[in-house]
Amino acid sequence: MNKIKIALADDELLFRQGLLAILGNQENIDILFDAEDGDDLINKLRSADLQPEIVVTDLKMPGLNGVEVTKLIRKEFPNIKVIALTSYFSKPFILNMISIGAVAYLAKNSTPALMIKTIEQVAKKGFYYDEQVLQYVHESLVSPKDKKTKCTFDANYFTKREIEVLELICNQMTTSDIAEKLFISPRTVEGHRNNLLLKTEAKNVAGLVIYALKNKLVSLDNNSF
Amino acid sequence: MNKIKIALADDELLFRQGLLAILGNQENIDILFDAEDGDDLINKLRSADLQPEIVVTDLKMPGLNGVEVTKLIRKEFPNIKVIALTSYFSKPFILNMISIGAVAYLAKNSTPALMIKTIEQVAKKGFYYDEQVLQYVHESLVSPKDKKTKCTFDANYFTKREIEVLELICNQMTTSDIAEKLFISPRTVEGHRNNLLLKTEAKNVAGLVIYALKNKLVSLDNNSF
DNA sequence: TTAAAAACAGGTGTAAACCCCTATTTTTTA
DNA sequence: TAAAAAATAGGGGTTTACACCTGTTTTTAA
Repeated sequence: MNKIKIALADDELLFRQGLLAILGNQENIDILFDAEDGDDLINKLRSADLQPEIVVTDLKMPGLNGVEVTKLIRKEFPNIKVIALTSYFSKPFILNMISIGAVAYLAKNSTPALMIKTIEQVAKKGFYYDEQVLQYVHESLVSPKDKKTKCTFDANYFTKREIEVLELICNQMTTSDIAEKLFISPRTVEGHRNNLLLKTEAKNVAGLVIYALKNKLVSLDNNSF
Repeated sequence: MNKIKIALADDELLFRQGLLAILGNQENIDILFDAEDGDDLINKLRSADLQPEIVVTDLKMPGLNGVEVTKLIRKEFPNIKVIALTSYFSKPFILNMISIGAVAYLAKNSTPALMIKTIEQVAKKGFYYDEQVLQYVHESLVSPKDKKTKCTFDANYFTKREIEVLELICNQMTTSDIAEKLFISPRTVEGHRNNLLLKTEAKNVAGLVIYALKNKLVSLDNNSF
């Protein structure tokens, strides 16, 4: 029997080692290598003789994060399947991850058994949606009334500029700070912020920050404190 | 040789299983039990025939978090040593944890070797400070000019009410929302918020939220999104 | 190459946040 | 049982955030 060849990326060493310990006992799984962040993973993929079939990657990582890693892998290594590993996720975030190429989601509070099952299913069928993700996918496909199918998919997600503004908000910048930094009018910044509030359904900046962190849209590492 | 008896608490099952896998191989460590959150841990401690010498606990957990767990253990089980496990932490937070009774800190990106060393040192000496923590402790003892020694220790930390207000801010509540909820005047809430801003050196609520999450003062699980 | 989406930006107004100050009462702790 | 710390709450003010409009220009993709 051919072993499933995988690679791991997570910035928390203890967690990574834990996964290695758990998966190392699996006779049908072969861990080719593990990486401490996105850059490390991409470098190892580029220089590896033997490519993994599956990459299990954390979403929140310093430097190149899971989202960017997934995009890059899809471009450079289209045969590699990406399983996203995370603690929290919201519907629009998952749908976006799927649209950029992740084939499965694993919550960090999953059982080792579910993790192994997910890896096996991805190796076998190319993807795996658990119940929650399936629910989200279903909801996104059923149009609320007579609207276009794709609506929920994109409309809930963010533009580049919105992400930029969100990051600056998370860096404690005010509207005018952000306007200066981005060389645009404060009114435009307000527009982006309002769109963020609408899309995230947050009530205020506190909600935006929570959303951003929960969905790993910005990293805590680069901030103050 | 007597094995070191420990207990683990972490809400992320995969992480917990990983630790079990790592520590399970250690011949000088005996894991009595593990818990999925603070309440679970306390319950198991109360009903256990054999008490652990050391508890390794995550700080961010739903329900009873690591800070509260540490306080409770110190009261009810003063012989049990607490090792705090976390991803990020700031100087005032560590100093506060030490003052409430934690005997060591472990970053989640530590090596398994460091984790084992920390456990062994705590079992042997009763505490273990790594370089970073030592640095913080040192700084807190050296007065900036001629000020009182204890200053940095307490003045940077938070009162119960401040933590309550911080949590509600993180739940997207406004000043008047919080005032209603706590049956106090909005001005009092403002006072607490101002103290939080001073102590954290945050610029606005965005900063407060970041600080709260980074230092695991509030849990993401109970929130919206 | 033409719609659609994104980015831009203005008006007007209210609510909330934030800043400076003071001061009393309650709780904790040395 | 004092002294310290925490919790309470007020006056008076500026700045920022947020809501609900409107519209144009630029970029992206079918």
